[in-house]
Amino acid sequence: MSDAPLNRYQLAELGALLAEPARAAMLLALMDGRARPAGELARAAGVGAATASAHLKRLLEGGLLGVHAQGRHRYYRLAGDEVAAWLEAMALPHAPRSLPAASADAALCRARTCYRHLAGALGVAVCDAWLERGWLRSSADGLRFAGDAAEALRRAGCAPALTANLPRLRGRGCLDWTERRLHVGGPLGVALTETMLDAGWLRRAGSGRALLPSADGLRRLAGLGVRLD
Amino acid sequence: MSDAPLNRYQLAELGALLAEPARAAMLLALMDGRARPAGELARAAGVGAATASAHLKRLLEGGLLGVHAQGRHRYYRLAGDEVAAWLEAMALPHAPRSLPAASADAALCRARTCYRHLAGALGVAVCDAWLERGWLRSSADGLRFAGDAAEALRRAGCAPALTANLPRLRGRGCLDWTERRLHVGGPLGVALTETMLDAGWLRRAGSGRALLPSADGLRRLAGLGVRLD
DNA sequence: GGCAGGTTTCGGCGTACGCCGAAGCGTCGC
DNA sequence: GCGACGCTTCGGCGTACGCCGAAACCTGCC
Repeated sequence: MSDAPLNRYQLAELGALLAEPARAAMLLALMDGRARPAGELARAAGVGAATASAHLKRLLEGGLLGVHAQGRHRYYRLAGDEVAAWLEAMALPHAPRSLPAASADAALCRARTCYRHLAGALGVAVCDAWLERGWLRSSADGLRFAGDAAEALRRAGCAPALTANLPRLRGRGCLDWTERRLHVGGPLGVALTETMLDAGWLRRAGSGRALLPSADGLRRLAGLGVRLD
Repeated sequence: MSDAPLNRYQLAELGALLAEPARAAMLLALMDGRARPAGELARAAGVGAATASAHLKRLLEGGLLGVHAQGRHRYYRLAGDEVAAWLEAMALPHAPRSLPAASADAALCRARTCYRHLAGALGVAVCDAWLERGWLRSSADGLRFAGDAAEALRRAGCAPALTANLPRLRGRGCLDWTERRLHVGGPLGVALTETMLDAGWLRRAGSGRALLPSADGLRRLAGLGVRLD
């Protein structure tokens, strides 16, 4: 039997990093893509500074977090959007039991950030519509903006400085846990989301991950082929 | 802060189920979709019968496994292909560190079973090509066979009894850990894979998950638009 | 009925590790 | 320089749980 791609020890180690509620809480707190100092994560996890420090060390050594020191703070963040995508995927075996996230926040299902890009029903709708329209093309190295997609966004009111950059960025399909379908992640997904936030089509709802589409934003998106039922 | 879809305790519990090498080994041993008796899983995990029984009980209560008794054996299997898809996705945060599975078995990267459907480069190629050709359509309830796809398979030599059924089955996008893109899972994926096995385009390589495409199979698939570089 | 084999339950041992308080180290600001 | 503050390291305690052998349970077979 050829040793599996992910062997029992690697799988167990990865599981062990999640197996402690305090560590899980820290990872969830970092899901929005921002970096946070150790003390804030300790509070989020509900443990003392010493305990938090030990947990952060383990997560760091496990490759799930990155850190950078600034003054007397040490800011921790997720090691990459792969980690965020993977945490989202963790909900997969869970969802079937409580069906399409019956208990989950409705706004969160509709639109939210996944790491730093747009996810939820709206994220999937954008990805579907633009793939169909040829504005997104999937190739060996990921998703790319194509055709006059960037130009169409500019005409719809997005900042030229932001749209001009889109065709150069690479996107990655990211599995959406509420929709179970792909949305656009990677640098392209992040830039696209920032463009929409900048144009006022979306705004952040407080400190959480939910995003609220504006009436104008929905109209503009509908004009670009994106239907949100 | 609206409580996240997957809270810290659920995440930790899921992690804890993987956190033990013995349990991880059992899950990996069941990844091919077959059901296995407790004793065999105990051997696969390298622990005694008593220990294995305790682990299986935990996995069962955690909803990751199902069981059915037959005579004096109790056969355990993964609770569903969601669980298999999720286990595959576990490799995601791991892959970036050792890049596209440098150490993994080449045959396994090329074609393998994911639960019971086709995955690996070939699985992704099939999904890509047939989406592009309109033979697969993605809709709100998943992936469906469309156009004359079933008919084309029949003409290429697949058993009519099998191809006739395909348009009625529902598929699900399943994230491929080596390719990081979608392949076809769900009932449609399973049936499609069985059709190809039946036609001799693929055969199972021993007891593992690797699948070996035959020369004829590759030719036939190329004729159907599927290119495997 | 009696025995054999597969599986689970029980009891007990040992380790791993989560938790905290106290102490050490670095940075900031007076 | 000195205290305040943020963070990490160290030491020690307690629990959780993985492991096994022995015993109980169940099924199938003679």
